[in-house]
Amino acid sequence: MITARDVAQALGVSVSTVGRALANDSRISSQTRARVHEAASRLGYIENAAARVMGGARSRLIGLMLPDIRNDFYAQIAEAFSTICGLEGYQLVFSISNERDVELRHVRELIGVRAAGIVIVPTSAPRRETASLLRGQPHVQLLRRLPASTSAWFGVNDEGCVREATSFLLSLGHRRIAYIGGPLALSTGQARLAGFRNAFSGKAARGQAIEVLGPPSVEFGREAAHRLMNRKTRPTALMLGSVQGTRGALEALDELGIAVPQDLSVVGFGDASGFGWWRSGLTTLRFPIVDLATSCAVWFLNALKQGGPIAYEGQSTVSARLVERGSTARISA
Amino acid sequence: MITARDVAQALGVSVSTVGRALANDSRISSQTRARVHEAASRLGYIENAAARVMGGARSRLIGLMLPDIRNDFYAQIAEAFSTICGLEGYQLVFSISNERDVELRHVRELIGVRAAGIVIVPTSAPRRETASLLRGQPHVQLLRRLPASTSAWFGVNDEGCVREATSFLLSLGHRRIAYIGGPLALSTGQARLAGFRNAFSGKAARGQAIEVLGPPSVEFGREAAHRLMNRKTRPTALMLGSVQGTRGALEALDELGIAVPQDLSVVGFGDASGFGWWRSGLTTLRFPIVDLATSCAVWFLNALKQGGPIAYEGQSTVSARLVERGSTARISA
DNA sequence: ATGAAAGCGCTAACAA
DNA sequence: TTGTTAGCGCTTTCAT
Repeated sequence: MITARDVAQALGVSVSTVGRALANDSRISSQTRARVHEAASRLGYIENAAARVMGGARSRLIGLMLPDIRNDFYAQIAEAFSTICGLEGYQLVFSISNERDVELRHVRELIGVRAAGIVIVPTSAPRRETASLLRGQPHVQLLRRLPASTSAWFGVNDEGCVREATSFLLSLGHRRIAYIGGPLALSTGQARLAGFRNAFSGKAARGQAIEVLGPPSVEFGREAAHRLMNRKTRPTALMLGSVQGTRGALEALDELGIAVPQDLSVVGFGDASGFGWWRSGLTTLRFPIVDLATSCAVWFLNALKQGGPIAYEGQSTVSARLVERGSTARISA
Repeated sequence: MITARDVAQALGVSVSTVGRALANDSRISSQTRARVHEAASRLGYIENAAARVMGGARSRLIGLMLPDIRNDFYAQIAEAFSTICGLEGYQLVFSISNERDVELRHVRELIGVRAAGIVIVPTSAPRRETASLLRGQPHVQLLRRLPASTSAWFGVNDEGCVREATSFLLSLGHRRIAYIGGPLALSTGQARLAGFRNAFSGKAARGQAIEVLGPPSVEFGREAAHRLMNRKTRPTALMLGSVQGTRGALEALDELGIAVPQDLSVVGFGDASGFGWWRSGLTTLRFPIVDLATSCAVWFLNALKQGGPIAYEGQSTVSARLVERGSTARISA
């Protein structure tokens, strides 16, 4: 492995000159700087990140903690961060943390590699230590937000989006509307449920709201939909409150052979690829996740470069667009 | 930040005792070891990975270089590696390298952080330097394989799978079959095309093979399908040779309003979520990607732990299963 | 504009 | 069984 010392010796200069030249320090003459760069690339010098950190420099690692990478929501986030981090010379340390002990371990490991910052979609109930460790690190929360946390957060307007989508169903004449959403332990679960409820209370339109909450998983969505459609009085419309839950619910509706939208109108959550192919197309909430993640990444890396403590008031939300397709219709008399 | 020295001082022992105790070195008495562990966790000690590496230990970072994370193929791989690496105490440094210069930069950066190993799905034509750098690193190739490379490789039986799927179409009576696949610059593109061709040469069944090759992207798949269906004599069946190309082709068929399987039988590549929802369901090749990635990860981490140079003969393939759904039918007279 | 030298926190060789 | 010590390759004062 070629070190800065090798480059220095090859040029008959000191290591500090090499270090400074490579960092484009203004104190080095442009002549020397050029010679150093040339020699470094000729010799195949690759900077040792560990030594850099040991020397006191900030690491160029950014921790990215997501609950699931096969969920298109999170895949989009990973892609956006990868792009921006690559542009800015940062590397992503990626982990899937869907369980609080795993989450804690990963936060510890990120601190261990002296990550410059951590981007996290928290689990539903992180360990106390996780929160306290995080407090000592530059970090930003994505989508979900810890209740007690005052740190920066980028997410979607969960309440407003679900409220609008539910209002849309109400405006189609539906009164018995079911909602399958995430647990209250998740900030998103809470906000989305609130949106669902607020849609009812807002209008003159009275209606019967049926709520089923549980983990945002395919399996739970499937079970919940089965349960709902086995009630003596079925709902006439179904509002979904999670991407994976939507997948599961669609599976269930297929299994049960429910006619959509004749017997049930359905509004999905998120516009994962394939949702448009379901039956005559799934009406759904489409979120500009890439935009969200990109602005989060740009903001965060910029805050990191400022060096100081990151502004903890940072907070930003985006809203969804309701994509109307064949799974919703005016209620049949 | 609490260091090993702090722990040592708190206990009145030396740093090396702490280091050894934490590494569960057999030379340390179990008494001391317990005390050290207790003190470390009490003080909130977190090992400094940079210092560890500087001291000569191997890093616990594994580079994972994928061309795309929104493609379910790669998302499955990322998930599998994340799981296994987490279990083994490794951290994943993730990057999206779909362009050879980006790829080279990422390999350099991985060497910079002294990654213990690199898992890579190479671009179609990596820079010479990329290959030469890789040669000096423990690494394994996934899915795609560099022509000149003799390193370990885990992939799918591309030739066989496409051959079988094509044979299936032939057995349904189709004779004019089109294939949309990846470029020859990709080892996978080459193997899959070979499979397509071999299906024809194998049987008595003569047929007209129409081949369209290009980047494995949604856009190309879409264009290629449009082009194919605008020919004066349309094919009666379509075989896809990439996941993203499949997506694009399905879009095109929707845009053109082609009746499937009445006017065209279609076999997709990969069983991405949603493929089953397309029309009456897409007949497709389903690959056990999670199995592939998991065995690759287990093998690789194990090879790394052996310490020595990894066995460069390692090579392993899995085969797809043809999932028959509504998009394929016996040719109509 | 450049050099010399002191760490950073750990590992490992060598002592005891 | 434990302690001492010499690096690892950088960054960063402090000299020059």
